[in-house]
Amino acid sequence: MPHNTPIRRKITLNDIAASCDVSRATVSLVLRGSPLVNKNTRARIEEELRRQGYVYNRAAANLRRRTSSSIALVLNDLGNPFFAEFAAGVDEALGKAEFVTLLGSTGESSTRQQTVLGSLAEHGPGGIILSPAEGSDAEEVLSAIGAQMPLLLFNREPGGPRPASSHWDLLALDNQNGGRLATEHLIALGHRSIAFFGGHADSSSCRQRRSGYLEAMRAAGLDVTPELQLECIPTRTEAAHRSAALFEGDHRPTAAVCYNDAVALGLMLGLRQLGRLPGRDFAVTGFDDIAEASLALPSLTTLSTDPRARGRQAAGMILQRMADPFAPATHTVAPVQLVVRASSCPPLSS
Amino acid sequence: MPHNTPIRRKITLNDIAASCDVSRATVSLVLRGSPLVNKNTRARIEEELRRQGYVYNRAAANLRRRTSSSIALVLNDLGNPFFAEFAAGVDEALGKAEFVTLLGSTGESSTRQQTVLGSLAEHGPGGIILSPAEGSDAEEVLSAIGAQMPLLLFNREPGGPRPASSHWDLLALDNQNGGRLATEHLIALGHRSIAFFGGHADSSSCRQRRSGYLEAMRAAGLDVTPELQLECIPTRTEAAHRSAALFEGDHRPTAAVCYNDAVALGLMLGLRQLGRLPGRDFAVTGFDDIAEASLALPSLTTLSTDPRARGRQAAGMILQRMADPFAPATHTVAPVQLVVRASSCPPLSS
DNA sequence: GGTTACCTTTGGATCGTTCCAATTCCACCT
DNA sequence: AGGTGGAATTGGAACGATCCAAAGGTAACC
Repeated sequence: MPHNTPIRRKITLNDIAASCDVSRATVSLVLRGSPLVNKNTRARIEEELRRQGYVYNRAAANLRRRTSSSIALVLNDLGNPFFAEFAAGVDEALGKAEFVTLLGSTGESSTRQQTVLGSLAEHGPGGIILSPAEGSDAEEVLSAIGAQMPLLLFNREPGGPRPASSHWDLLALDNQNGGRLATEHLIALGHRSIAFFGGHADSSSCRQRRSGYLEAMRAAGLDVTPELQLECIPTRTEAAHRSAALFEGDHRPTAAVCYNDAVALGLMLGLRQLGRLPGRDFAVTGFDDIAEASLALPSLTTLSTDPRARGRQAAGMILQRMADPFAPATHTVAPVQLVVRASSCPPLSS
Repeated sequence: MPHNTPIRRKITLNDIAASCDVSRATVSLVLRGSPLVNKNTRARIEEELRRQGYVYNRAAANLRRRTSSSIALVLNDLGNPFFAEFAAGVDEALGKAEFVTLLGSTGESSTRQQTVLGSLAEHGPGGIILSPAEGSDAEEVLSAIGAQMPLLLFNREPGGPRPASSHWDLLALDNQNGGRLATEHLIALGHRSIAFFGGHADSSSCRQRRSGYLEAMRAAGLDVTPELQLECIPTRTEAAHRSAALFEGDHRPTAAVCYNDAVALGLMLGLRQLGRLPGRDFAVTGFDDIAEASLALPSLTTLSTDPRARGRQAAGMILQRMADPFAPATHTVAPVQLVVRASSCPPLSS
């Protein structure tokens, strides 16, 4: 062999036991801090563990104990800062509970999601936190991981017929309330013609946000023609391009509730190109409170979902489920908070 | 118990073997696609595997084979989009190679880093990709994971004395070349008085970028007084505040190479407040090519580091190292690419 | 019929840990 | 001397897979 570094086999309990003239079992007890072992023996063994640089093999322990010390986290889009923050929150809370995060990213592909779920399941996580890819099917998901696996869905539910036998927990955002809060805020400022801008009608989160918007508008006795509701792909550039369409009907909105921050920022860009100054000539609200929202000019009024806290919450929920696999399924809706900034101005005329 | 779902034990090789009247070994061969098993037997067993919903236990297999199918990824800041993209790239490439990602986030705390590394090491990853927390010490890192563990450092090296025995691989960005490219670009446009703006002198990436700037300036025979080099905390708001300082000396720069995109965007904001139009009256370049860079007005000339590609590259490197633990250590510098956009204009006078 | 060869299949040991029942040791009591 | 009890330790069988040497079955050949 072309090297002089000795290949050191991994140190195991047996090695330590042999060096200390005790049995494996005793060393194992020391590792787990059992009160049964004699003080002197413990000290002797602990010293030896340190000396030899022993690393605990949790996989072997888990095999024997039929336990798990990991939880899988499968996200539809890690590149999205919202989910990245969520992941950070999950990992933070799981780490505190002595669990390790198995990461999987699906890139919104439901076939890739199947592969990833299958591969992660083989590593025997204690549970799975899944933010389903668009167009993924409930039956498929369950068949990939087995019906016994504790499962927490985040953000959206998979499509397809809901399997009768299954139960999963759900952590969703209070999209409807968010849409309502933003709309009520604009109404309180004096706006009367308010648009709902951006998002896909077939996305459940968009439907929910819009439904909150409609609720608030109706409650205030305001008009909501279809012309005031414009769909667009939720990216900044698309939103910028579609901005002009807002002013084509004869409703001349003075404000818009946007599907999310990306759309809102795009709209602000588009407004400038149309010669309007967001935050002065036209009020805009977003959804998500991404880092950019507070830094944009004008700063963006939006709904904060605190993704990191949601991550911690999700971790808590899956641990709960693992502790009691037969408790009734939970369906938690996380509150969202209106953050008022500069982009939501009163209408010019008033 | 308050439920009627039967508690199903997990299905193992033994269960399948018993149902099919064959031995464990045969079923194992089927699972691994061995050509040794008879076609009919294989079909029978595969049917049974499906019927019972068998899930492979990779941990048990890894224990027996003394292999690993996971790699740990420890990041100093998952919330940062740059690292989130990097993580997505790592996971993508590892997934293709049939590995699973063990995630750990340290939040820039070196003590938390120690805990996380220790905990991950117990799960027996085949290697570790680490973007060290600020102020972390090389000795400590190695003692947490053992000197045998394949280790790839990303983005920066830990401080402290470099342990003699150790070897790790390194994947860094070509900061110096990036600084040089941006500066040369501005020089080619006709600028003569160019500032270097933003960043901390004690950050290695800042030093490297600035050193590229100095190199290009000297090569062109241009003056680089200390007044042209302004430090500031690399956030947008700080950069905006410090903008005025650029014009206090008597060098009257017509362009600035910024430490990163955040600084560059802040500077553009500051310039406007000073009555200068970035991209017309003053040229600006950034570093990182974050999503906003192309959407800003004017769009930002910057250096693209393609974090997702870096992630794939890191995954490739650690797999390489695992395949040949005794190959000499690699020290790879990833290229950065100049993306010319609207913010880098020629000087007004020319 | 016996030898050879090949294709399949198999039992048992093994990976590094934990569990459990059993054992050893020793002091103390009657 | 024998019995009791508690503290400390231990051997061996698990956990669910893989490896390996060996064995069973069948067909072909001399």
